[in-house]
Amino acid sequence: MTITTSRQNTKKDKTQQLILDAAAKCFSKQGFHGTPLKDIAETVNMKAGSLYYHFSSKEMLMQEVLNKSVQLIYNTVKDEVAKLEDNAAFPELLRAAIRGHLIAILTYADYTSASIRNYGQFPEAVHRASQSSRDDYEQFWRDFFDQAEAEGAIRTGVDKHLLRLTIFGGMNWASVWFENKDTGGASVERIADFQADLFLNGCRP
Amino acid sequence: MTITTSRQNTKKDKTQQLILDAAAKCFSKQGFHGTPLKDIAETVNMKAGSLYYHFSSKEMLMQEVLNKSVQLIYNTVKDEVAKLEDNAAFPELLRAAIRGHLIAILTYADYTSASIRNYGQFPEAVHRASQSSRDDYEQFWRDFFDQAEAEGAIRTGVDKHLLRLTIFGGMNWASVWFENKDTGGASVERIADFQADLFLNGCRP
DNA sequence: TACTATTTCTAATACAAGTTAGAATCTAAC
DNA sequence: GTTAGATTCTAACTTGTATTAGAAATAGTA
Repeated sequence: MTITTSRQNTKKDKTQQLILDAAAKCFSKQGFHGTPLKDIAETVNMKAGSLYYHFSSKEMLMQEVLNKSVQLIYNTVKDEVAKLEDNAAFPELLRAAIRGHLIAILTYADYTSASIRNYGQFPEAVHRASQSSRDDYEQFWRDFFDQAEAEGAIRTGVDKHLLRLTIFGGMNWASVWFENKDTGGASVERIADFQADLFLNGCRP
Repeated sequence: MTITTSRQNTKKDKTQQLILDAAAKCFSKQGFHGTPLKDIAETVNMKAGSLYYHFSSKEMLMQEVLNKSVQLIYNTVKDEVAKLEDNAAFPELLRAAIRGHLIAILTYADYTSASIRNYGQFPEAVHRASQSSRDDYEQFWRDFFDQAEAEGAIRTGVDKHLLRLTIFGGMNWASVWFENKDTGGASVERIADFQADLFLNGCRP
């Protein structure tokens, strides 16, 4: 998977990545407004002022964290779906998409929960700068359910819009309660399988 | 439904409620750290300093918003469940519980999304002060699924823990995307019915 | 070693925010 | 209308924070 925000391997880029990682970690735990630049700087053994050599503002830092988060999720989902056979049926596709989304959310938890948990509070400029990437990802899921419906893979009368939003909720909420306890990724797979099964078949006997 | 935080009707209590409402609204939109007391004060046509006549600190204000939020949700859920016949079966009970949770979340959106969306960023003291109420509510759902399992109303092999967390995610996420457009509550019912149906039966034909 | 460019730090600026004490205003009862 | 109590405001204090300019240090190069 390619992360579009890291193109080179120069010393400078490496430091920028470290700062971005630190920002993601702080933002995810304390929120955007609750994180002083001092905290981010200390995480990378720097002084707050030094960050400005690499980033033009705190807002820009948040913007890049958010962008990277969307990229990570979308790319992971596409990767998981691409692993399937071309003629894979809807249940398999949904399982793969959910797996991808959850893997991304829980593996890159600093980035994704920094974005998910604080999204509502970002400055408007940050929202706008990530709008198109998020629209792309949303469209992916819209298309996905449109096609499933066309194939008759979804029960008639099921509201595709609510279906997408509810599935997103189930997945995204995992970023709130999941704590990575070095389970080696196994439990992420289990959560993904569970959720796919639940959304496909429900919990009734 | 009784809101335990408003016991009297004195002028002072009325003002305190107005302030609390304003705080909930601001916190839900801008987050705890992103909300200056000035904003809350302006919403009730006051100056920031005057708030201290009614509340001892910004943190306390957040604490009361959070407590009221938990109370509102739990009470609404209990009310909806209580409306059912005594011998109601699991699907009906789940539908009622989901309806209650969603009605609360979307009706008292200022309070609930102030709590849900910012929960991770609260000061530790605020967390502690609401722990027991939240534990109570969580226990309600645990008991609920325990009994459903005992009755054989849940497919064997379904992880009750993940089930509860996933359902919570689907519901709570609604506080992120739902915008009350004065639909008179009808759409809330529709969302509740949809989600109950999805979690019970899945989306497959 | 000396020179240059890169990177980080120091220190100051400017502003905003939580909090407080006391003055001012308002309300209601006599 | 006067007075006492309740409520809000004013004006300060303290602290913290984003940001910047220039000094210091570091690293790489000839």
